[in-house]
Amino acid sequence: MTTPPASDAELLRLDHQVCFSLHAASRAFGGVYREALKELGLTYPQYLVMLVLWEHGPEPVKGIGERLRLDSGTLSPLLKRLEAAGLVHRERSPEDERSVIIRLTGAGEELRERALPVPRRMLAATGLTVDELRTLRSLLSRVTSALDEG
Amino acid sequence: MTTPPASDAELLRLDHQVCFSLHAASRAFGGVYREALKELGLTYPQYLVMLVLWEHGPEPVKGIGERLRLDSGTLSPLLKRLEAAGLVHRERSPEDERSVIIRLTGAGEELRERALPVPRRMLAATGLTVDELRTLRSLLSRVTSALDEG
DNA sequence: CGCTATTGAGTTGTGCGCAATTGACTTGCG
DNA sequence: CGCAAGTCAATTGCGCACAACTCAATAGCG
Repeated sequence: MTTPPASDAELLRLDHQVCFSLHAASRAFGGVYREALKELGLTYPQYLVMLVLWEHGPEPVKGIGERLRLDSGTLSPLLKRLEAAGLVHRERSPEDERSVIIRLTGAGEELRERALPVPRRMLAATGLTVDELRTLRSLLSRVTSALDEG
Repeated sequence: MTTPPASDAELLRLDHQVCFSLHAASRAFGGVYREALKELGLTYPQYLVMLVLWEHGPEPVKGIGERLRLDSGTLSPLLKRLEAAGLVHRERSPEDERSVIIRLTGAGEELRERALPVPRRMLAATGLTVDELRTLRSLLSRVTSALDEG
């Protein structure tokens, strides 16, 4: 594992390639998720919200936003669509009238069963080993943290 | 570098974490690029198109789409905005009237100078070493290739 | 040559992502 | 208590991404 040249020009090129790869990989994942989630009637961001609710139970909009790094401008219409699909229910918090609590409906709970095989399909589609996935996750987390500081 | 547990449940969890990290990292990059490109009046996808033109010269819409993995539904309005900003010019190809050639204007060429410091700023913002960037690029490329096959 | 299939751009409609703003509610300070 | 500052959700406006479609131009086959 040598680290030889790294000329100035190559560095800039490497940066472009990393950013572009990230952009492309993100969209490629989106495409595969689109397929896997089609029969559930969910988009990938909607699936992320459902994962939060399946794992943590009722959660205010702000809590979902913090977990997924999304703001109300994205979540409000998304949650309206999930509500229209009968998967979640929205209610004002009694102790803080500014807050809106998102809660799964029965249909929302039941959808979890049908969503169980999705991660395994994705895992297989990546073509990476477990070690590589761990490395990837670690690098991506560090990049995100670093970028969010600046 | 051991690879111990990897239980069934942990695998599924790992998948979620990788997909989410990818999504989050992609948006984090977008945010930093937004800052870096603001004074140039470009968005990140527009910057990608300009990079293609700066590097390869005049290119048909289809060629840009293949290099960036984008279709006409995304590129047509984006190129219209670049044209409105005076950075590119569009002309029908003489030998194939279906094809539209995108060519940089003088202003488009000149913008290259002002864009030069951008990659270095991004490189610094990631907080990764050159080796880590190479690993990341490699993993992301492989994932994208694998996903695009399925 | 003429007809069909394909290709390349563009348009439309839906949904995500983000900045900026609004408006209701809560907190905190004098 | 009363007012200013802060918080939370929602809305608006713009741009990207993608599917589905339209339309013109070309290629290919009989």
